[in-house]
Amino acid sequence: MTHPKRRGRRPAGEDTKAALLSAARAVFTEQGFDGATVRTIASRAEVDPAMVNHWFGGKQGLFAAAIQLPVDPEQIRMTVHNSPPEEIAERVLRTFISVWDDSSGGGFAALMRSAATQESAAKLLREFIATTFGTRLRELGVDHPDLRVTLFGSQLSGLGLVRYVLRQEPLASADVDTLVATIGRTLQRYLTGDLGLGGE
Amino acid sequence: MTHPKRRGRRPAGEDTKAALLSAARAVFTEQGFDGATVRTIASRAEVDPAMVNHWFGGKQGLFAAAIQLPVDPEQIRMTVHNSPPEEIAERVLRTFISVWDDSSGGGFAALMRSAATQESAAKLLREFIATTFGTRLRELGVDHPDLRVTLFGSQLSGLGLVRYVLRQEPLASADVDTLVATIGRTLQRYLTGDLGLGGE
DNA sequence: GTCTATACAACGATAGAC
DNA sequence: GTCTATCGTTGTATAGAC
Repeated sequence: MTHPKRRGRRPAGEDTKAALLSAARAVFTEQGFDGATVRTIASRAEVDPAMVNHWFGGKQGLFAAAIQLPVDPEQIRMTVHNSPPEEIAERVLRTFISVWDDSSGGGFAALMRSAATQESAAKLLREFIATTFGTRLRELGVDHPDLRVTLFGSQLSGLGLVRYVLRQEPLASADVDTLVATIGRTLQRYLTGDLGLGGE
Repeated sequence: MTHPKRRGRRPAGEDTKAALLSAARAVFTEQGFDGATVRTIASRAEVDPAMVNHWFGGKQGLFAAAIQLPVDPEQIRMTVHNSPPEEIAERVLRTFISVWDDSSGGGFAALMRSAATQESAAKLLREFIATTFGTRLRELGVDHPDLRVTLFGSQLSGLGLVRYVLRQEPLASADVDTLVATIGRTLQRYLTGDLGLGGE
């Protein structure tokens, strides 16, 4: 018995890379950036820990390659694009909540844990929000589109924060309709409503 | 001059504890929980690293003892208590923004970095929001006071997140009046306005 | 009780052998 | 391309000096 894990040596690099990426996504999601260890990821991928450095330049690089949004970007983009202006907020909110609730907020909490520390995660989040919603708002021709996008992002991420990270009741267990009535209305105002800025 | 660094041994335990607490606050604020090291904190306090274990039971315990809100709780409590109901949101928002902006958001970002990972930080934040605003709302006799509090918290923390952690423009550089007009109005609705829940 | 000194296992990372 | 050996650093535990 030479090796209970692997016999000789591994054939190709693509397998190793893919296995590491997949394991990294799982472990980073469960433990966050600092909580995850290179050794854990490598062992789950059945690969030598040194491969992380070899293929991704280190833990940081592996994280940047593995990090992904806690929603399907294309699904959101389609929802945003195909909804009549006055329904965008409600539809997007329902989509986010159903996805986040399904994973017990694990995906969102993981991204949040990392966004606070890792610039790569913060950048991903910034750019997703800016492009997805910014494009649609410019199409609609509303005033202050960029400000609206960030206001929208602030309320949406704040909801995720209180509901999935802080887990503060009763918002943590509120049903979707309650959230749509309260927060959905806010989001819709940020997108297409009167901001109260006087000008324009 | 008896001790520029430290000659023989330290006089009392209270000095050591206080020095560690003070150094811990600084280092945790700058680096977050995971970024800070026990050795760095101890060296800044001019104390042996083992004292962290002796006095606080470990890094975790030191953090729990050192963590504090990124605002003066008493100042907020007074603002909340002395404002007429329809002005609470604006006044509180102005207070938070001025304090956070003064420290370049360092205090908020630090708490956020830790709140995502450390249960003790999350708890601190939860309880501060719940007691400070919950008490006042019950006084005012509005419906769904607890839900209102968490809605309020979600928008306020979301603002902090986008403005100080993600640093997304134009919200990151928006002036106070813009924030009051846009987000202040949301906060006020969450506190005393119509939530749109139908009942009552 | 208060503190110093030292030891330890686990971490991220690297150099170089195969 | 892959892996072993090893480095410096981390959090923590322990022994013992005063």
